[in-house]
Amino acid sequence: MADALLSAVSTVLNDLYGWDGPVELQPTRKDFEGDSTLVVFPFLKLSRKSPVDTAREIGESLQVASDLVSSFNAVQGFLNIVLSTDQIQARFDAIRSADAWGTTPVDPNAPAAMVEFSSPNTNKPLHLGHVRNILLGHSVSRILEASGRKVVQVQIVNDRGVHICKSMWAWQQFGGGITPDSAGKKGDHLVGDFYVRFDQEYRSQVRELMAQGLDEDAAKAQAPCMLEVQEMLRQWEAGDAEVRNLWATMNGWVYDGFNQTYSRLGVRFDRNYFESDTYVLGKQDIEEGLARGVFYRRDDGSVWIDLREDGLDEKLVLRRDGTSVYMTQDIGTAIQRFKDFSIDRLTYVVGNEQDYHFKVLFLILKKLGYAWADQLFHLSYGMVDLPSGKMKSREGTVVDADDLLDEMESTARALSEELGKTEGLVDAEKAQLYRVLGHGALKYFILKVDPRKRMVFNPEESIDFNGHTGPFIQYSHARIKSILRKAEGRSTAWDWSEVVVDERTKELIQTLDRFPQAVEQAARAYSPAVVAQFAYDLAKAFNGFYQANPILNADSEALVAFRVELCQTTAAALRRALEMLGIEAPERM
RNA sequence: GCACCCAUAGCUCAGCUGGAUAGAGCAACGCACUUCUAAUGCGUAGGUCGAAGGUUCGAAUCCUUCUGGGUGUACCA
Repeated sequence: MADALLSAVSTVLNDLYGWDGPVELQPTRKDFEGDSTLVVFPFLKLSRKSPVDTAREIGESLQVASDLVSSFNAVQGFLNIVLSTDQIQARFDAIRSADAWGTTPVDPNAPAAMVEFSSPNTNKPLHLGHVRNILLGHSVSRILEASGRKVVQVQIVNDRGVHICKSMWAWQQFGGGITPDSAGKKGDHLVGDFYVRFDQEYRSQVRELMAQGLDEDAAKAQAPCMLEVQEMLRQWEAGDAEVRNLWATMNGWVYDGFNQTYSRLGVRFDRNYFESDTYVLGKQDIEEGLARGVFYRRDDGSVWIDLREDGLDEKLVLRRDGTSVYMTQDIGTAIQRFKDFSIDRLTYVVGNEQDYHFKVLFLILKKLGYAWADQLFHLSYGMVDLPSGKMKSREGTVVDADDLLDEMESTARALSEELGKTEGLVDAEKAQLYRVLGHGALKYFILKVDPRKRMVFNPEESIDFNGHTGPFIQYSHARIKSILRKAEGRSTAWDWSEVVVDERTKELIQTLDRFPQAVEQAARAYSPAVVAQFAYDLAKAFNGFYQANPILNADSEALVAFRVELCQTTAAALRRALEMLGIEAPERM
């Protein structure tokens, strides 16, 4: 891209001042004339001239030395370079002849990048928090692919423990043999209902015990339903057939429900890891680390690592009875994954309440000597809050993922009908359109925000479909497609000599030109927000172009052909960028 | 207590490794559809970038302190 210009500038700086340090160019600000800007302050000491004179001196040499530069202007310490039209033309030639502009073909022989996301518990349905997680994980995976990486998507399912036993217990007590089929309900919701039912029962038992004179802690510890659940967990661990059966059945219901939601969101996993399998992992690794002095054993038999020199604390990795903790499991699972797959990096999409955990985990793996430890990344994201505060499942203030998707779809329908956009579509096409638009709005709404920031979601105010939104970009795409349909059969021949490149056209080409850098930056930072911003910029640049230039009614057939090709290239780029966000681009809307 | 994260327009957010007069969208007001889809475009208005110091030719960006909000600091996961 501007590499040619960059090297020309470097050469000039070297000739003039003997400068051999790094040189950076930035896009010229809108209010100034020019395409690319060099900040000259760093060279003042060498030039021994004023900022303006230095800028002029560099500009003049540059103009002589390179035919990329048509003119320049110097404002204070800024040298604004105007690229020659040849250069703009060369850029568009490169863009249109590329196979899939913006993306790098995946190298099938290189190691893959693994992305872990979603990772739900099996006692309740997915909610808005999971939605942010899932969208981030899916989008980061698509972005890594677009940057040339093979990607392995995994989730770790938290399928064992006291939480699922609570649902199981309540189902036994109150379920009367009900199943998702007989209830006509998604399995994850059904199981979630029993989880809530357990909690009600538990609280009422605690209240009763307290009425009998027990204090709160004692009441909580002695509530019969809790004791039974704990017994159930012991039976599970002992491999009791009946308990295991019920556990497998109810988890199966939940997976069916999850899979429906995943497929609605367009998400899949290459491998599911189950905690009921992975919780035994890690102990061996701890033993080995112990032998090598990475860990130490205390008098009581528990095993620890001392991370105080690294600014962290001491951390337990094996209990005194030799059983493992969360950290143990995560150490073992990470190591296992690098054995299971040919990968060289692993990204965890997990909420920021686990920042410390992952800091410790990565450090331990590094101390254990794994080279890939440097390629572990915690994509830490903030909570999604409601205006009323945190979502609490027990208080029923969670925004359910399926409900949310339903609502987005019906909002999309209301809007489409109001705008009269549904004429000539059959019902199936309409439903598909509402789905694509509703989901597009939701996905963009979530992904455009820096993951680190906590975000507020107000269910009362529906998510926007105008402005800086998914549907805005989808609309730009659909409008182009409409033009392209009408352009069918027209001549596609054009030559640069027959074409005018006005400001808007130039801006559109320059925006397209940024696509690969945007993808690269997004991949480097694991940040869908970068791609989201780019897609918006591109749609905006197109709309400006569209507004200023007639396409099918342009002055000459050659100009029509050129603009149609520019449209085509833009639509393809928009589609690809949206794809990286997990958003579909409709042909019409 | 200690550690980490966040704070930019009324609201929701951009601002990459320090660069020019801090940008979008929503909401408000005004303009533009007999012309390729107005879910659009153009304009007006809106800012002590939480506060105070510091480094620098130059700071929303880097450093220090403080304030406010969040999270973590379990032989839970």
